[in-house]
Amino acid sequence: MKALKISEAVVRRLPVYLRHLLELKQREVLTVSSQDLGQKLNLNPAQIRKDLAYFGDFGRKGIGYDVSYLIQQIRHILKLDQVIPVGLVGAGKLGHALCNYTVYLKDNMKIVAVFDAQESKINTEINNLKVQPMSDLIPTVREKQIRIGIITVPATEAQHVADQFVEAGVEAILNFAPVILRVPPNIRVHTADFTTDLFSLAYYLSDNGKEVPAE
Amino acid sequence: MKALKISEAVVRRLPVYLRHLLELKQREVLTVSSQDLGQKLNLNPAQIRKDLAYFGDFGRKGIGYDVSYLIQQIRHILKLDQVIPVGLVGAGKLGHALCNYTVYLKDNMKIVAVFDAQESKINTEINNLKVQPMSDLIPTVREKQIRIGIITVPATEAQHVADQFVEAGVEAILNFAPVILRVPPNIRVHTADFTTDLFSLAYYLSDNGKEVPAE
DNA sequence: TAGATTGTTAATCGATTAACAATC
DNA sequence: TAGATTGTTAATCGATTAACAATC
Repeated sequence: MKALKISEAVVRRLPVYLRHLLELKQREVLTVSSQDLGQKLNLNPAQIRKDLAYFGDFGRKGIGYDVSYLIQQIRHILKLDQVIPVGLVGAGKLGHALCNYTVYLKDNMKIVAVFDAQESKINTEINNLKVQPMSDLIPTVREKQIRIGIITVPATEAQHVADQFVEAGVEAILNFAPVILRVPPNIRVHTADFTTDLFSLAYYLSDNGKEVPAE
Repeated sequence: MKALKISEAVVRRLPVYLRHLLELKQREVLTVSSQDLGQKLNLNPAQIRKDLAYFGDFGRKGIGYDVSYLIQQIRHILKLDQVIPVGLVGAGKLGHALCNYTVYLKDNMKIVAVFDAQESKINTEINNLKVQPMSDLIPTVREKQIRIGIITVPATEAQHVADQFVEAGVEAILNFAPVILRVPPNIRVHTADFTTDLFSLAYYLSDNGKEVPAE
């Protein structure tokens, strides 16, 4: 239990641990070693032990980690032992898809409001939520105490939406638009940009694909 | 032009550079310095110069980088100077959303086939493509020379789909399911798992949120 | 020429991994 | 007790940044 600064790499692995632990729990596995976890998650066991040890002594020498206890601890570390209200802007296909995931996120995060700029989308229903106009954003974020904003609008709109989220007082933003957002330093932004993933994949393709016909 | 191994971190920045360069080009900016780029992308200029220098001497001292030329070079490095055929499994909301992005990816990647296991989805149209049954996957991947597979199915199905993609001969997989896939070492997998992004964001929320009422 | 900016080397910083005493 | 596995220190590895000669 030190007061070290935890690197982002560590923080990003915690949800991966959590997810696998939940699966183990469902399979009624009671205990797991860093060895086992590493095997499943393609990670070095020492790294897993070190990651967890930043936050406490969760394991037992000679035994491993109690699955339920570790779940509880990671939930606490990630602040997922409370339900976090989330807002989403952009009621397109992607926004829709994310709303459906709410089921999966259940006890951890809940999308409590959806906004869109397009007239035609407003008042349509997504997952029991009425899509609201952009003018509702700031008051609704405040009223519903929304802490995380999700942006699934076109790249050209994303900065504007981010500005409004910031003004309304969200603490963090998950941005799906392929754009680097400018926000104050106290706001955390993660970018979930699948074009980056996809384009970087191309780099690893073999060279001898169907070449451009030799000119 | 060395034969060094390029780290994944470098490769992942290339699409980010490319994207911003395309925007500059559209704004008819002719030349850009590592300084400018760094500012816009929140990166250290030295890092940008180093990244690019792995692949060649693209800049001019005292001037910077020619926007069009650098675009062309990065495209080549990423193998995006050819159209790469992509297949997608999972015609849900997320799959739909990705298909629509094809417009954005235009000259680089093209989703040429969509598959789904659900009877009701088959033969529906997405972006001018008829959704095909899973039994078509292997023959179609081969026939259309699909090189990258995208997986947007539930976590429980993802490994099975990956296995089929691998058997059919794709070289890389972009996986949206929250699961670690097992594939042979010659297949590249990127995981675009937004639950990880979202959960790790929660870590950075302030502690003084609406606490669980003190027991 | 003077100012700007690259490509690259050297210095720094940080993250991963190996190793092992402690102990269940 | 013997075997297993943690938590942690030390060693390694790799990535980022600073600095600067070269040069447009």
